[in-house]
Amino acid sequence: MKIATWNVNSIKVRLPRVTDWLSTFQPDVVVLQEIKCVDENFPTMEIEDLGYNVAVHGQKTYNGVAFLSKAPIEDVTTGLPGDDSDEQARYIEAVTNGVRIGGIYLPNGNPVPGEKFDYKLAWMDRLIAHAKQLLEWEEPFVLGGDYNVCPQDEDTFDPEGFADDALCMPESRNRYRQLLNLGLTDAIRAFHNGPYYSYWDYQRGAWEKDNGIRIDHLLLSPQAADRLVGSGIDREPRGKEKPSDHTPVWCELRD
DNA sequence: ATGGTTGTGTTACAA
Repeated sequence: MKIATWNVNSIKVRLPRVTDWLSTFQPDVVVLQEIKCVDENFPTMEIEDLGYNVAVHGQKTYNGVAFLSKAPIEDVTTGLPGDDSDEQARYIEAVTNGVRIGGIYLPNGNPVPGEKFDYKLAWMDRLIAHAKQLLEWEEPFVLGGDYNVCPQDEDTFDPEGFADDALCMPESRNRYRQLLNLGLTDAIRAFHNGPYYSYWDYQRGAWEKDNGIRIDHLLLSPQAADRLVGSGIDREPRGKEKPSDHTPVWCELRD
């Protein structure tokens, strides 16, 4: 089964790009981020017409995540555990095809320092705690999404320029590393070394110059990693008309 | 060249 993550930066504007990509790439499961709409405005029927089931955790204007799967979607939960006062729509989790999949839109955290960076780090601490809980079941799971973290210097075209950015701060990288140290596998790094970007800024001709960063990740539990047979980043959608600034990241698990 | 772009939803804010 092919599992993908894609920050679409508004599903309303991006729907033609998303339907094109679902039709051609044929992923089995996709988690979407930054849908930027409330549940009732999500184009559920258009996506169901392509053979997908849909679960949505929306929000007006900002954030919002969605879960698409060709197989039935079971046990849907929304919101990351650990803070009932957090009202930002950044997490959706469900089971499909016997695999639990979490869709993540991790806070950006800029500017540093400040409340937004504190919120990012607290959110990452909650994610680490939740991953620990999931690991106790010793079952296959995937935590995929826009992590807003460049794990290492090789994950940005300009390490010096990003040194003080929330995406590259030691506190952010340390928490990403904590996730790996729990025993999770970065599906891209299991097959690909060196620069391999998933995001290019709309500004300054970043795409044309390949001035990208890698911030969209798929982290696999040991039981999922045992079934991992491939991964990649599909640059094609980023080069089309009216693209998202992110492009899909995917992995394939043996059935 | 202290710049530039996209999206939501109003003319600010987030990324």
